[in-house]
Order: sequence, then C-alpha cells, then structure tokens
Amino acid sequence: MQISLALTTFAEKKWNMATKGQYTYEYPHPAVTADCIVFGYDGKELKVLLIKRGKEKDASTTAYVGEWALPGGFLDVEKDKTIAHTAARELKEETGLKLSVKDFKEVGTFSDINRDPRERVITVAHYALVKLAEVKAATDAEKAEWYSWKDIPHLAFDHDKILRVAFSKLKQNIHFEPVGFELLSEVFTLPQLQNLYESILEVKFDRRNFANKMKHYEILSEVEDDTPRHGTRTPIKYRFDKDNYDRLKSNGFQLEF
Amino acid sequence: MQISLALTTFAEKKWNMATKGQYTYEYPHPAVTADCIVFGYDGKELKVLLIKRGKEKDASTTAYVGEWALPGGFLDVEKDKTIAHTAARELKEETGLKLSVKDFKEVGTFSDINRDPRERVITVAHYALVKLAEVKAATDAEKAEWYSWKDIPHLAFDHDKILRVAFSKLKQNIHFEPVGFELLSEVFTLPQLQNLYESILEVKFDRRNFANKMKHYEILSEVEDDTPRHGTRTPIKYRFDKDNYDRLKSNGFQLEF
DNA sequence: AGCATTATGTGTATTTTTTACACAAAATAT
DNA sequence: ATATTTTGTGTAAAAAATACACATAATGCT
Repeated sequence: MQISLALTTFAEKKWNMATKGQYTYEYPHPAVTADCIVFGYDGKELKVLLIKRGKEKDASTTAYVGEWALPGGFLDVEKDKTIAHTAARELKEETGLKLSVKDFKEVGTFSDINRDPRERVITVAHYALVKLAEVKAATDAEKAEWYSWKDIPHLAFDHDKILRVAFSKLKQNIHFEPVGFELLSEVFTLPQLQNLYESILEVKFDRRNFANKMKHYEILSEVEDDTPRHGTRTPIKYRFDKDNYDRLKSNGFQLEF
Repeated sequence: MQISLALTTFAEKKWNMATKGQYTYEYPHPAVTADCIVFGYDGKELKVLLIKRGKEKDASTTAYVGEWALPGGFLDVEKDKTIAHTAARELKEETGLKLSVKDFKEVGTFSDINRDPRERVITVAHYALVKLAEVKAATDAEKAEWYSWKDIPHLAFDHDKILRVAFSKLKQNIHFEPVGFELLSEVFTLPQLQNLYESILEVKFDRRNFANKMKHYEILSEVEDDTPRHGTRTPIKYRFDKDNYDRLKSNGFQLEF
C-alpha cells in the first residue's frame, strides 16, 4: 500500500488514505460528536427526547448497547459545514425529527479523557426546543421516546451530566429568549405558559402577577374563540404577537421572572 | 508496513501507529484546538493578550505566519484531561502566563469547515480574566502583547469572530460573576470599578447610583489609607469583602447593572 | 342529579428598586 | 494664580415587584 502517501506532511493533505477506509495523521486526533438535547412541552410537562442505543452496522464500534442516551453522532469531517449541522443531521437520522441548524443552541463541550470507552471523543452538546405539535408527531419514531423531565432514566456515557448542564443553560436562557414561542403551539393559554415557565425555572408564580407581567409586555394577543367562553374555568386562548415580540427583542428586551 | 494493524477495528485500539508519528483511524477525524481570550484591565482600559504567529518546528504546518492571533493550540489527545487543560497548557507555553484550569470559561465551539487552511480544525474558545498585577508581569513575554480592547489588530483565522463572541459572553456573564474580583487588583477605587463595568457593558453610569448600588450589596470594605485623604479628589480605596461576596453568590446572588 | 373540588379570571395597595439630579472640595492642568 | 477635572455625597419621584381574596364555571365524585 501507499506508505509514501502516509509520509506526506499534513500541510499538503488533510488526510491520507493509506488503505480503504483508513485515515492517517501525524498526531493523534480525537473523534468529535454532536449530542442533542431536545426539549418539548406537551402542555403539562417538560419532556426530553431520548434514543435507545442499539447495535449499529459494526457492533464492535457501539458502546452502551440497550441503554438510553441523547441522540447524536460523529462529525462528518468532509460534509458537515459546522458541528451544528452534525447535530441536525444526526437528530434526523436517529429520531426522524427534522430541525433547522439554527434551532440548535450550543450547550458546551464535554471532553473528559475517558468519557467514551472506545477512543477519545469530544462532544459538543446542543439543545433545541420543539413545539407541542411536533412532540406528538415525533413520538412514534421507533427507537426514540419522549421522557418527562421528572422521570428521566439513567443515560449512557456522561449524558446524565450533559443533560443537567443543558437544562441549566435553558434555565438561564429563558430570561433572554422566546422560549414560550418555541415550545408552545401557536395557540395556548396563560396557565400553560405559566406552567411552562414554572417547569423550567422550578419555581411557582402568583397567577395574577404572572398575568399582569405578561400583559404588560404586550406580546400576547387574545384569540377569538368560536366556542364563546361562558365560564372562567375555560382558559382564554392567546397567540404571541410576533411583531411586538421582535421589536422588543431587537431593543434588548429581557424577560424577567 | 503494518497494514494488518491498520485494519484492526477502532474498538480494539484507540489509534494505530502505522509508522513513526502516524496515527490511523477508520473514519476521518478533525484536529481539535483550544483558543484563549485573556482579558486584563490596567485600571483604565480593557485589554486582550495576543501572540504573534511565528514559524514553528515545521514551517509547513504553520499558517498565518507573522499575523496576530489568540493564544492556543492543539489538544494533546493522550495527556490533556479536558479541553480546558489544553487551553491552560498552551497559554503557558505561548505567553508564560500560568492560570488554573478553572479560570477558563468556555465561550463556544467554532467549527466552520474551512476555518483552517491546513485541515479540518474545530476549536473550543475559552476566556479568562487576569488581575491588573499579572497584566503588567506578563507583558514582557517575547511573542505576547497586551492590546487595548479598542485597538485590536486584524487577527489570523477566524479569531476576530471568536474574540467578538468571547467579549459578548463576558458582557453577559458580568451579571452573574465576580468580574471585579478577577480583573482588579486587591485594592481598587470606585471610579476604577465603575470604569471597568462601563468598559465591558459599553454604557455609562451615574456615579452616585453606581456607588449606592455597590454599597447596598455590602461587598466593598474601605481600606484605611496611610496617607489620610484630605481631599475628595483622591479616591477612597476599597477591597472586596470576600465573605459577604461568597455568601451572596451561594444564595443565587445576581449583580444587576 | 346533586354536591364537592379544582381551575380560572381579575385589581389594588404596599414595598422595593430604579432613576434622575446638583454642589462643594481637592487635585491637576494651563 | 486661575481654570478645569475628578471625586464624594443624599433625596425625591417613578417604576417595578410583591402580596393578597373572591366569584364563576368546569370537572369529579357519589
């Protein structure tokens, strides 16, 4: 085989194909993966999309078979434009859920030297928020399953830790980002919105204060309902006023709760 | 050469040494680097530590020779416990500045497919804050130089972008982190502290309101000065009250400006 | 069917926080 | 010597956050 090729400096070639499917470098390289933490909300509870690890093409390259894990996979060095593209591609391959690259927000890098038993693997975790409707649609993917935040099983690798960090990022970002927009369906009720904020921030709010604050921002508009509500028990339906929301956001808007 | 070795699955071996200094994998792997954005404050201006890229051992592996860049370098797959260890190690090697691994805060991953002309390189950017005294001490390293934030030259690779993102992270984090602690010397004045906050947040504060707010937190204690101030023009010296600061922080304290 | 329970909508007074604002003294610059 | 700049200090007004209670309709239970 072409040993001479293997001896070229890596400045001349990105990699050398010494034999079919073999890639050679002058210094050791880690593998890089993207993992996805997909949060959903069914109107009652915060959920996370997990997959069951199975045997892949080559069983020997698969670790933690049969355990639950975050969706994710290896960077395609030649095709993935960014690591977020890896996240989007792998999520679709593993769960059928098709999200845009810009829906992924970076959580952080996890690089502990022994986090993967096979070789050195650095993973970049990303979270994404999906609307209630998509939560229901995606639930029937074979290996993928939505778990309630309060009922997450033990996960493979260091995914427990990654999930905790992702949740705390979400908790931080809820102050600056339109989390309601992204997790609720287009039409929603104030109790749902409040419950969502309470689930993520892990606190309880006074109903009146929450409603006052939200109304003060002027980002909610009432949806006229065909079935005219005669009772207080049937919650009023709202949708987000996107114009007002965007205007506020571009002015450095900051949701405080 | 040892083609047979190269054909072992990567589950059996992390990498295969096909020839001296050659590492082989079944799929292409990216190189991974850590880059450091080291912020300093000289009492007047926010500064950033940059290095001038020179010829390394092997000139052909070096890109952007002669340009300014962020300190940083390749992950040592076998030795660096985490990518933050890479950052700390490379910063010391390149600038002489010796920081603890926990001083580095992750900024994010930069993974554009063509960001490095040599091969696919994913970098994980980290920022660190150093005290005024260390800024002065480190200034005499050969290749390294402190640049005023307002006067940064064009940088190699995508380091301009990385620096912008790092700064905006710092700007966000100043609301939750003891930035003053880490960037000022032990004894400082209120005008210095205010100027630091103004430099990072890019706003101006009213002097009285700033002082009131800071005093309200009870994290400043006045330093008795040998030269007794007879004039208002000589600013009062303070140090941080670490006990009060830590207590506030563990209670979920949040500096708002 | 009737009754109990639960979920929803709504307004105001109090407290806390934020903001706006001016002058006198000492150091420095001219 | 004079002008300019820097610093320290307190209060009143506005805005925001918090605490709090009752009436109504849907649902659940027997």
